[in-house]
Amino acid sequence: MNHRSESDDRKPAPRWRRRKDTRPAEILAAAQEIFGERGYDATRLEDVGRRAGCTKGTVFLYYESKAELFKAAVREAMAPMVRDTEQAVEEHQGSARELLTKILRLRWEHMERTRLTGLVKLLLTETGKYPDLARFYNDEFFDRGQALLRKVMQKGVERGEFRKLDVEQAARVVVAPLLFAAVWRHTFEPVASAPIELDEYFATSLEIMLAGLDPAHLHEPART
Amino acid sequence: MNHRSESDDRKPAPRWRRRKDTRPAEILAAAQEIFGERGYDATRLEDVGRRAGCTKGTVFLYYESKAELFKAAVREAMAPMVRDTEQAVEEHQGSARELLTKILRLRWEHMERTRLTGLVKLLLTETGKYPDLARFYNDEFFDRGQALLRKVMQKGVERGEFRKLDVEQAARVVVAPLLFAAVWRHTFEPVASAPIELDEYFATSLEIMLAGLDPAHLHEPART
DNA sequence: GAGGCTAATGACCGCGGGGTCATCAGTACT
DNA sequence: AGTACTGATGACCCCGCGGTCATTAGCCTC
Repeated sequence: MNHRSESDDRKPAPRWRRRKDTRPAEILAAAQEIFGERGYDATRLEDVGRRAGCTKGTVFLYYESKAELFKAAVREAMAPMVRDTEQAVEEHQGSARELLTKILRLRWEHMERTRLTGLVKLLLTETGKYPDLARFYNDEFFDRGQALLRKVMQKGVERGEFRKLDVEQAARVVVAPLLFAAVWRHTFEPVASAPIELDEYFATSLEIMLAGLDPAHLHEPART
Repeated sequence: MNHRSESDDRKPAPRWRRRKDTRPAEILAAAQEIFGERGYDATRLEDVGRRAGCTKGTVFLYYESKAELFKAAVREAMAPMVRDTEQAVEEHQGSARELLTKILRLRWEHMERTRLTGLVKLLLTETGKYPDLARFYNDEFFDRGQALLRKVMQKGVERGEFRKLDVEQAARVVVAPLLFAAVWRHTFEPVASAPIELDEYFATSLEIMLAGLDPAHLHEPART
C-alpha cells in the first residue's frame, strides 16, 4: 500500500489551514464544552485548542486571555436564553400563571438542549473567585432574569392569580430548582447511584411551585 | 518606650509553641474558612497555615494532602447537621408537615450559623473535578439527607397531609432553595446590588413549599 | 541545667499550565 | 510561478503552589 495514495504526493494535505473567520466560533464552542465539563481552573487552554482543531497559540490569537475566553463563552451561551425569555414576556397575553410556566419551561429546555447547564453551574460557582466576572454576570443575567420574574409575579399577585407573597423572594425560590438541576447534573450525576429522571424532576418542581403560589390554598403560616 | 518591656529580655517570647493536640482543630477551622471563601483550587495551603498560626509545613504534618484536608473540613462541618437531622426524624412525633418544616429550618439554621454555606457550595461545585470526592460526599451526605426526606414525605403522602406526588423528585425540589441560598451567598452576594434578606427568603421558600405540597390545593396540571 | 525527643520550620524541588514570540507555511494577488 | 502577507505553530519562559526534608528549637524529664 502506498500511504498518501490519491493524486500521489501532489497534495500532501496541508497540516493546517487559514480560517480566520471560522476559528473564533470553533474555539468558543470547544471552550463552552470543556469549561462546562471541567470547570474554570481545570480547563487547559491546550485542550480547548485541541478540541477546536488548533493549538494553544491559536487560541491566544483570538482571545486575550483565559478569563476573556471564559466570559465570551458564557455570554454566548446565555444570550439566546435571555433574549427568548424577554421576548416571551413581551409577546405574552394571558394569565401570569401561564407566562410563568412558559418562562420556566423555556429555561429548562434551553438548559437541557445546550451546553448551558455546564456554564450555568460555572456561573454559580467558579465565579466566586473572580469578583469582576461575578459582577458582570450577576448584572447581565441574574438580575435581568429576576427583574422579569418579579414583573410577572407581581402581575399575578395583582390579578389574584397568585397568593400575596414577597415577590422578590418568590422570584428567587422559583428558579432555585432549575439552578439546582444544573449543579447537580455536573457534580453528582456522574457519580450518583441512580440518575435523576430530569423531566420528572422538572415536572414535579413546576407542580409544587405553581401549587405553592396558588391563592386557592388556605394561607396557613408555618409553625415550628 | 521599651519594646518588649515586661520582664526585660528574659523571655524572648518563643517564636512558636508545641501544641500537638490543638493544632489539627485550628488548622481544620482555618481550612473551613478559606476553602469556603475561595474554593478548592484557589486555596493556598500556605494561607491556611497562616490563618491557623503556623506554616504550610505544619499543615502537612497533620494532614496527608490538600485533598485529605478538604475532606476532613467538609466532614467536620457537615456531621453535626446530618446528626441533628437524623435525630429530629427519630424523635419526632406529630405531623409530617411539622417534621418537614423542622428539618428544613434545622438545616437553614445550621447553614446560617456556621461556615457551612461556604462548604456546601464547595460540595456542589468544586467536587465535580474530583470524582472520588464527589462520590464520597454524594453518598455520605446528599443521599443520606434525601433518604430521610423521602421517608418523611412518603409518610406525609400516606397520611394525606401532602398531595400525591413523586416523592423522590419532591425531596429534591424541597432542598433546592437551601442549596441555592448557599451558592448565591458565596458567589453573588458580595457583588450584588442589594443583599438578599435571607430570613425573608427562607420564610417565603418554606411558605411556597408547604403550600405546594398541600393536598387542599386543587390538582391542576400545568398547561403550556 | 543538661540532654533528648519531636513539633515546627522554611528553604527547596518539580511540574503543570498561562502566556509569548520567532519562525513556518498556507493563501491570495500579480 | 513568484512574492508578500499573515494565520498558525510549538518550543519556550516563568511563576505559583503542592509537597518534602534536613535543620532548628520548644518542652519535658531526670
